[in-house]
Amino acid sequence: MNNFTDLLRAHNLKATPQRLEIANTLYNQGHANVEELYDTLLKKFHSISLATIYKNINLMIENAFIQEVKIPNAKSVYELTKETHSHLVCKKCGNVEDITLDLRPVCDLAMHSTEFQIDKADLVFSGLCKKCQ
Amino acid sequence: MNNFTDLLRAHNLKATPQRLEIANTLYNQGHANVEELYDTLLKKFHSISLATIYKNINLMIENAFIQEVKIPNAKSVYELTKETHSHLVCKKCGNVEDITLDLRPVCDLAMHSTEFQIDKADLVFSGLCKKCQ
DNA sequence: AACACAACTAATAATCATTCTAATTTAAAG
DNA sequence: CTTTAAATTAGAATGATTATTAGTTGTGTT
Ligand SMILES: [Mn+2]
Ligand SMILES: [Mn+2]
Ligand SMILES: [Zn+2]
Ligand SMILES: [Zn+2]
Repeated sequence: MNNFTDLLRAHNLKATPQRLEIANTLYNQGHANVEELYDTLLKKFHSISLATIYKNINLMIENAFIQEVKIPNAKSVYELTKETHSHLVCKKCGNVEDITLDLRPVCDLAMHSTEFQIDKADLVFSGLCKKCQ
Repeated sequence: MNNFTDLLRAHNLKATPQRLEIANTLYNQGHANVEELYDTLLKKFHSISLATIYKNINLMIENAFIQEVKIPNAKSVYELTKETHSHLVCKKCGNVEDITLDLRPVCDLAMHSTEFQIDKADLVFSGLCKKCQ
């Protein structure tokens, strides 16, 4: 059980028990959607409000403590901010995995063939995980 | 003004005036979200229902006539199905552009470093378009 | 350790987004 | 031209997210 108090404060967020539990849940599960976060936090905070989940997710995103990952045909999941990486999603079981790839060559190619100045590349692979194929 | 009657039928969709207009709108604008489609169709069909937009979007996606593109910090946009491609989104003006890139090397790399069987790669670049930078 | 206060939480109301229902209309096959 | 399954519409219903408000708490300061 990690202690995220300092990390939260470093992002200008008060270290409330609810926020610490969101951080721990994302640390343990890697990625979770709104409903999963709510269900998990309900176990520890019997009377937590969904509004608290939403409010904290939004604030934590604003302060770059967490990030949203948009997934084809599924609800967004959230994760602790870490080094830039891409995602693999299993179409069957919904499992989400991280993968670190060097996308600079692709970004450079894209920048050379358009007039865009690119500063982010969100890449999501869809397919079947080992268990499901 | 393209005629999408046959293309709709090829996708097992009746060629209703509303659907033809959705097809034309996407053909002309490239990408549009639900609200933009509704506003555009309202000009031609004064009493069109939002339910018609949603119902058709869903059915057209099921039948692979159109596709959804999920975009960071914005509503999804929809586009006519065409050759696989990636997207560039301007953070400032929201403009969405297509870009065709060969992602096979990246996919192969991903498949070799995980146990996933990958069959799709959704890539969205974020940055500033020429006008906005 | 106690204080002060801005920030936070919980309840719930309000709003926004999407889907459902049922009556009417229509595309297209024969 | 008829027939009929499917589509459209209006509006109700549901689901998701945000806003409001009153009471509570984390944290810097004394
Ligand atoms: Mn991740
Ligand atoms: Mn496109
Ligand atoms: Zn799987
Ligand atoms: Zn722009």
